[in-house]
Amino acid sequence: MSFDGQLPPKVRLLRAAAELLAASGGSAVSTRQITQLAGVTAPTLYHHFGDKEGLFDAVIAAGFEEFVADERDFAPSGQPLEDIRRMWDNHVQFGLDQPELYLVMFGNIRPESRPVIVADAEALMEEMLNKAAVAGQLNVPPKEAARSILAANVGMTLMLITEKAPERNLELSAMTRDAMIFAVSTEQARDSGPEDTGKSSVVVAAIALNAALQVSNSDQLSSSELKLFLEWLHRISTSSTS
Amino acid sequence: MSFDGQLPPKVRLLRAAAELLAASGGSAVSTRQITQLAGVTAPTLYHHFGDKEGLFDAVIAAGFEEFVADERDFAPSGQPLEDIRRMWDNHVQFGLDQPELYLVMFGNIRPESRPVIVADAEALMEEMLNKAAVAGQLNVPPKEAARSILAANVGMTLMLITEKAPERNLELSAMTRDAMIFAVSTEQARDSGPEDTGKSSVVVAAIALNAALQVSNSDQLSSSELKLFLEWLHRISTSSTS
DNA sequence: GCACTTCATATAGCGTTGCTATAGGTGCTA
DNA sequence: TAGCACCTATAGCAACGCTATATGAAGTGC
Repeated sequence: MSFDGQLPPKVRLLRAAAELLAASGGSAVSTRQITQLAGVTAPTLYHHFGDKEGLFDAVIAAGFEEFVADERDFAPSGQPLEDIRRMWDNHVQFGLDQPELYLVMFGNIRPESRPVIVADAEALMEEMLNKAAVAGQLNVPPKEAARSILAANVGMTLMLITEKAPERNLELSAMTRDAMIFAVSTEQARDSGPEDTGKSSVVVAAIALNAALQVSNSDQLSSSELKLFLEWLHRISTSSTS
Repeated sequence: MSFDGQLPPKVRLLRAAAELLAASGGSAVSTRQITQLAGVTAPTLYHHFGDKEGLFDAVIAAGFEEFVADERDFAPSGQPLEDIRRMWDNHVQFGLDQPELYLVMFGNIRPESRPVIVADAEALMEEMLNKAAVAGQLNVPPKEAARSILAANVGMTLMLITEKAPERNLELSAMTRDAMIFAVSTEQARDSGPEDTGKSSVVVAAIALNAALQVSNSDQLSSSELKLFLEWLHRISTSSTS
């Protein structure tokens, strides 16, 4: 079996890499395997992708498109926090459906260097959290909320991947998910009764204003003024009053 | 610089591996580098440790001893949940202090295979959560609580490692930590006022009894009876009433 | 004191890895 | 037809994890 024939070598390489990666079971995939399956010799790979990591990045980019498509698949429910909930579940499901690809995307950690893909996923979640912040439902700036939730989301997904498929307990994921969302949301967004979370209303209002400015692109202030203003706003948002 | 001289080759190999690992900055460390620094040839490594992974496992085991020592360093405060809080912070600090070692320990994920080290860390946390469960402070069986908290703990630590040191925001870790602990704890253990979490008192009592049996080793029941009894108890504990 | 076993280390090299210096073929534009 | 990019192949390098084999050292039984 190979991809010889009709398709251009670049596409054949991408497909071969994706296929071998999916079948690898987590072990390494060699460039020779890939080029052989693609019906191509080594220099072709390096001409198109620079190096092995470049090829994998390209595969990841395709995988991320799929990932984003999954995340955007559902129409916004009008309840941003409910959307975040589904986003979490989609994330976990993507990891369990394609563990090898997921591990290449989120499992290749190196100190002090964040893969582009992670930043993208974070931006995606932050974007959604911004809507919640505009609605005054967020206790924490969207950026910080996104980072925390995503960290827990990745951690939970990695843990579930290490478990044998029949033993995976998705209720743990649901519990962690709800705990994280609960933690970043204001009382008015919560199902249960009111409760003092230690955040003053000024902080919540500052967060909402900040988020609203991010989406509306107001031109009342000059760019330099706006920059400083946002900086102050962020300082207020992150001041803990507890 | 090398470890030639007095110490036995096995120790020299361990030290050389640990040192190179710490200085690697996350990139791969070759057996040739290790053996050269240890002043030893290749077969010596394979005689003592079987293969490269065996050597790394040995390094990890030493690292884990240090890790456990850190975790046990503080005397139990009598408030198990407070101890969990400190355990979380120790975990994060260990990861940030020794990122390369931490990544070898917790970052080498493979589908459907959990490293021994992770199971050990989980057992350590479960052991501490058992105390909370005995005190009726747990909303969830200790095993499940430990798994969730540890997953979030690892996820958060990995995320912090990818950030550049000056930008690391430990408040995110604290927030996530408290969110997870809050989620698994019963209302009576919480600082803020009472709140219905949807868990009936029978579930909480079952969890407490289960945990108490784990530590006390009661001999009122035969082992076969106990096994069945515990199974039922666990079934009650995990029945969600929300 | 001497053969014998056992453990520990060295010499040398196998097969595979990621990657590349160099050259040749192909198709388009002038 | 000439020239010029673009793309691909031949062949091979250095580094990798690992091992078949041999040699030395240390203990043991007679």
